[in-house]
Amino acid sequence: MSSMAQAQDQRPRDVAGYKHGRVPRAVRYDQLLDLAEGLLVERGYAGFSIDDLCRAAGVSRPVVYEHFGSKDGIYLACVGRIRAEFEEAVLNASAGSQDLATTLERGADAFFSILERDPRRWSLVYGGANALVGPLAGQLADLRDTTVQQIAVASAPFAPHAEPERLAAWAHAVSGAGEQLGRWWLRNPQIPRERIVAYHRDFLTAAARYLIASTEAGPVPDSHG
Amino acid sequence: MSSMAQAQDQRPRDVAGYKHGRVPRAVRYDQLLDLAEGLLVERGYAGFSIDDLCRAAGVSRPVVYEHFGSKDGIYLACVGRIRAEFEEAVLNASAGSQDLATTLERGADAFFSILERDPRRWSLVYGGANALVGPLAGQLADLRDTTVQQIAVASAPFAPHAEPERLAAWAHAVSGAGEQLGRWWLRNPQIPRERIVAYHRDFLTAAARYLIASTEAGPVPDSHG
DNA sequence: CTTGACATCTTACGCGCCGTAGGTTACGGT
DNA sequence: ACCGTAACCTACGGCGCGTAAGATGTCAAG
Repeated sequence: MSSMAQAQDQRPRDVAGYKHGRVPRAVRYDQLLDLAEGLLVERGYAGFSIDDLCRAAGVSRPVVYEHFGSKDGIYLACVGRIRAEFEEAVLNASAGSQDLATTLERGADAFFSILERDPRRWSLVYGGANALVGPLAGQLADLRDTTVQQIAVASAPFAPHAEPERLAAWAHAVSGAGEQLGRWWLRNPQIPRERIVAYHRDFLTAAARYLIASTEAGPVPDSHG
Repeated sequence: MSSMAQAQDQRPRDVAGYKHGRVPRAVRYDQLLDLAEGLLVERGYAGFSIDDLCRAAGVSRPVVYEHFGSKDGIYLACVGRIRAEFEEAVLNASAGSQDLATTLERGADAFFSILERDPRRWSLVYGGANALVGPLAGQLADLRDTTVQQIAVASAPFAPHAEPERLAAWAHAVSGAGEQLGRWWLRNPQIPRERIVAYHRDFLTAAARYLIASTEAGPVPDSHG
């Protein structure tokens, strides 16, 4: 939870229930994470400064570094938490479905509902590959791969004969299509959610039919005979 | 062209054919763009500094600002040029195809060939949504939309009855799937290109069948009856 | 050749922000 | 009352962005 970090109060303030600025480690961590998320969502990675976070929390710089190590550390923590909550919601929605199409449709519906409810928050995860190089890039990619892996796991029971690699490719394509559709929707919010979901569902339904059919029919069809 | 900017020479150097540091505007622009691309590809947006660029070009800071206005300006110029070259290659490869499946397959083959030939260069475009907010985010999204638009235009003749919005959704999904597949491949280069292309082709072929069928059959199928 | 306008480039600065070294203050057990 | 430790702070070095103000080469006209 804790999705509604506002972070607009610039004056230092005490955390609920603690007299002076002094607060237990875990509590401070949560407070900082909430505030950081709010600032990041509002201003983006580049516009986010640790000094702002400190001012919002009423705390000095070393405190933040003691908890997160670096600016990238804060960013990763925020993205990781958001992604985890998102994955949980989507998986819960699609769990227990009887076929692949239903699994995908329920997952997609949950996905776009989240997007609609809290667009900017999710766009923080979306923006994703912030650093093209360096440690951050790899860690963000790891987070993304975790999500994709969940899609593969959820789909696997319905395509029991698919080789792992093909299944992975499938999951990546599904996730990529969904993300891009989501990005497009964020820039064109006048489109009602039902239509977006329908486009997505139709697209995936066709693709799903392919996944199952091709793996029943035989091994990898390859491109040069 | 001009994809091989090395930018490893740290000492100031004269541009070919000009005695002193003094060089015509257009020439300087090209030199800076080439060097900047090399540095960006090598170090990523965050690790790229204008001072480094100046050192590499043997020029002082205001020169760069006179040409590009800001660090984001340089970044946008590089990404824009790469994307334009990429689009041209893909469109050329797929032009003149007789059906949608062939169009997509040829385009995809060109896409992944480029990816294979110059992974890091393309990953600069890929990384894309660097800023989640602010002007840069919008301009990068515009560049991306241009690419997607080209997919839509190339696909349109083969689905003449598709409403524009459905076609747009289709194009975004196609592009998203391709990008994500590409990202996955970059992290798993041991997979041979033929297999990636085959996965992608199969995925899109199924989806293409859907696009055509659904638009021949009638209007938007929607999700709640 | 001189003069003046223009294009190209430079030195030098202010500012914001990251990350850290070293010191200070509350808390909790004995 | 006393000491260890957990939580916190002041103060700094350094880098990198963007700009103001000035210097220097180029070229055309008188």
